[in-house]
Amino acid sequence: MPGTDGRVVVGPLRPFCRRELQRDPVSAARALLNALLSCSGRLVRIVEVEAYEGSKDPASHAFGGRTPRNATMFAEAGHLYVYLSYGIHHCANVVCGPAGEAGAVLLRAATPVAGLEGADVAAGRLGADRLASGPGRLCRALGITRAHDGIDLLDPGAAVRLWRDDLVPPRRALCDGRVGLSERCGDALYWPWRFVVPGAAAVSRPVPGRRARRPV
DNA sequence: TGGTAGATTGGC
DNA sequence: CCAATCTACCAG
Repeated sequence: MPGTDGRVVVGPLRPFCRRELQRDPVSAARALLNALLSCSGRLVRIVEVEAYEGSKDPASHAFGGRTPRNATMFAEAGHLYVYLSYGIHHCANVVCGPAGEAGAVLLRAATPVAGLEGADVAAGRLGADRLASGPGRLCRALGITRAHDGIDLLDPGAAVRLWRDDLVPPRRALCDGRVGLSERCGDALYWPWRFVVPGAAAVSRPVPGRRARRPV
């Protein structure tokens, strides 16, 4: 399937394996690199993610227990958790981890593959490769909103779906501290839980002081 | 019941 | 550097 800018899908799309997501958030995060996400007839390839654990991760929305907003983080792995950031931007997560434990992988950046050429995608002054760069822009590019919160990404009938093709996760992902956390997260600021496909354009800049940037 | 900070982004 | 704008959480 050719993209608007020369990028392509490698081999047939098949649904992402739920089992890959039922492991701990860090393993699930690594597994999601180079996976594909579709919504509204658009398709992107995930190139930057962050892992969030439930109860022991001060940066997690689920750290303080279940609330109306974070309820989906407690759902079965493979569901979509969408929250509103700063009252404006939607951010998409893939729920992960063993049943009964809250966990999620924040999708921070993706590469356009197909369907992003429409005028409705705010192509205005952002280059095509930046359309889905950043968690807020990723959702805007795909048309994901809180209305999609709680859907099963592995359900063949779902509006948002998660796919795998023949491009597997990188053997060595770039890895460093998570972006955007408040200082009160303490130690967790430096946990190397952000993962990036090496060489991917338009991913978040590492936070100064948290920039390990070493393949792990 | 009001104040504030936040897994962000774009504009001045 | 700051505003936009909604939710969760905490102080009083």
